[in-house]
Amino acid sequence: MAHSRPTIHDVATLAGVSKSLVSLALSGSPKVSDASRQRIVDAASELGYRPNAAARSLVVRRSHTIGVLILDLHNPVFAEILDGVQIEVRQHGFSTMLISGGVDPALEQTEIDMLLQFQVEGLILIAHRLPAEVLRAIAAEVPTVIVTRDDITAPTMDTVSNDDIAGARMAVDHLVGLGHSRIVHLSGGDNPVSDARAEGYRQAMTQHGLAEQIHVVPGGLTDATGYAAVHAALALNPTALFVANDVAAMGAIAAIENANLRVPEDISVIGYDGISIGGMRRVNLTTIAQPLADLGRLAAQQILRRINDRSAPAQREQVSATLVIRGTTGPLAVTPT
Amino acid sequence: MAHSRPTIHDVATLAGVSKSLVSLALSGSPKVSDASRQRIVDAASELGYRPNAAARSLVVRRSHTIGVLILDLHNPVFAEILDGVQIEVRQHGFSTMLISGGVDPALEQTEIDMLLQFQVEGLILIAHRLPAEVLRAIAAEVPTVIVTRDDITAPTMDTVSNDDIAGARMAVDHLVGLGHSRIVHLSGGDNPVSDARAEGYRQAMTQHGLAEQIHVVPGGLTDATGYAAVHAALALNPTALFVANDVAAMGAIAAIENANLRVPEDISVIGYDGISIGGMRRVNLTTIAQPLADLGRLAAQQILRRINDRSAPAQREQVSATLVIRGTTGPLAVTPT
DNA sequence: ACCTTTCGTTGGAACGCTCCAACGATTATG
DNA sequence: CATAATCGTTGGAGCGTTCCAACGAAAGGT
Repeated sequence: MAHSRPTIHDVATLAGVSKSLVSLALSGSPKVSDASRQRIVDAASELGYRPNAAARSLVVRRSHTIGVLILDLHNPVFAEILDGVQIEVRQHGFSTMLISGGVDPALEQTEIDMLLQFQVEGLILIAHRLPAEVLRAIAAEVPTVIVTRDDITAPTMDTVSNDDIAGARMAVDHLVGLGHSRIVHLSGGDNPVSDARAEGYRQAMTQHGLAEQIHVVPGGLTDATGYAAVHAALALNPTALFVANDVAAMGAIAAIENANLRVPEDISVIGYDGISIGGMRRVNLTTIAQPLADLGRLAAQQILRRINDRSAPAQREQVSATLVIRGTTGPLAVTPT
Repeated sequence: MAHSRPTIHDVATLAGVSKSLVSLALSGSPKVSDASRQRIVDAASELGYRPNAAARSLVVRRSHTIGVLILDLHNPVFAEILDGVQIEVRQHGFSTMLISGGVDPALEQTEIDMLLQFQVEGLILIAHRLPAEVLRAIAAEVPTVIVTRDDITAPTMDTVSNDDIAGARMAVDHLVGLGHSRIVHLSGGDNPVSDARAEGYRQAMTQHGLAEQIHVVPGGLTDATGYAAVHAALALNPTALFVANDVAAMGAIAAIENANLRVPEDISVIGYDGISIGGMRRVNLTTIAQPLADLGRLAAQQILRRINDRSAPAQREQVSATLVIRGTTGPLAVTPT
């Protein structure tokens, strides 16, 4: 190995001072003479010296790094949440170490373990598939915040999520406001988030006196599952569809158009999430938009708070979603039925 | 601080052995008696012991971590490349530390610096905006591979990219095969990748005897720039558009439809990249697909190779793209002109 | 019986850094 | 002029590991 990295000792000898003084100077201590500081800085840059974070974190017992687990980088929702996280933690001198789960849920645990070995000071889990007891064990060991889910609780675990029930109700309100009553919900399958959205749908329908029109068609959170679920939905002869998330809504729209129906003239479609591609003019999807970057920012704030005070009471923050009206919903057409 | 993490020493005393033996046992050495091994394993799990990666990497001088810089997590292209990277490095016992550049190019350097402080053993840069001299300095210090660009070279720097010129030619060939001749290119702006794609367009047009039909309209790589560039393109009265990437192509299609033209009946559109949302049925975009996961896998292989042999000759790998025909291109309509 | 080998185990050095107590030199205070 | 305070600087301890040389005990060979 021809070149091993220069150490603090190398720059000390080059500058003709002790390693202690180099450490002092490089951390910006005021008690270093200007002459020495200059020599040290020069020596450091001449050698291309870069402090070894492992060695430092060993002694200061802080890594200034927080670990982020993202369920699936492909779903744009998560990338946008991550943005918010990064901006916020960076401002406080922290870095992020990011891992993405992938297909195998078991990998999630392995990867989290790796993060912990790296002495991350906190963990942000953006969606996850961990059993409650594992999650609680992790939260007991290191500050943890869960984003988008709030079904599992622990004394030292914070959550940031959006109020899915309220959001779903907004979606229904919007459709009802356009004159629709035969509103079918394409669910996102069996998970806490989708359950809440379905529940909001039911509540709003009931409130509008449309209880007997409630129809939940089982589906999923992907393009393909949205596409596939449309067949069953159309059998119910709806004028509007509330789909569990944006990606599935895009699949649903394609299926509707394949069936020679027009969106929104024949059927209105509203999604959920507010992913940025929904705003692309080619897609132009009406949706319930979560403030994704805010979600990330809040998560970061919570983790920083808990790093400073590990025994702070558990905080469960909710952000509210907003209706974004684009081109896939429209007034009920007066059709002869 | 009520609880500091248990160290190897804690498990040693609990198991009644020396810390050395704990280290041996936990690394699976065969020279530990079964009795001791069992006591050690029990003690470790009772304490919830987790080795400190910082301390370990200090002494073994290896972090088993490779750093990945992603230009922009929002562009799905990069997430898909990353997938390939993760799968491959994981198989070899490495982890990834991921950072995403964000808006400010200066941040890129800061973040890379942070990665280096963490002693990553290699760096994979998935698109980047670093000046050549900075890049060369980095590559001299740590094994580096550049993905998607291959315009900058250095003796110890590998590249993995797709042959953009060949891909662009395929796009033109496809359109010509459908009968088109008035084919306009919406460029992706001033960057090496876009330049190559424009060059491929010119070459193919010339080869098909359509040199006088060559028209490159300046654009960008985003939805909005694709949308905006269509106006100038339509003035040239084309029957087909080759757009620099998929995202911009989606913007372009929206603009075309807004102008009351149909895709593909009036104008065919082909993109470049093969992002997965292009395959969503709502979008259904014909494109030149890069094997994105392969790109990532190859990058990982190169970095692992160079970690094992830092002085290996620079390798410049190219993968070939494939034409994916979907619904946005079609045969030239026989219209009265 | 002795010497050698093998086995399981151990203390200590080292990795690169920060931080503390303590240093000598200079300057201020009585 | 002696003492005290201040300043810039330094050696050394310690962070949690791994790894090496070396240990005593048991087993093998002669």
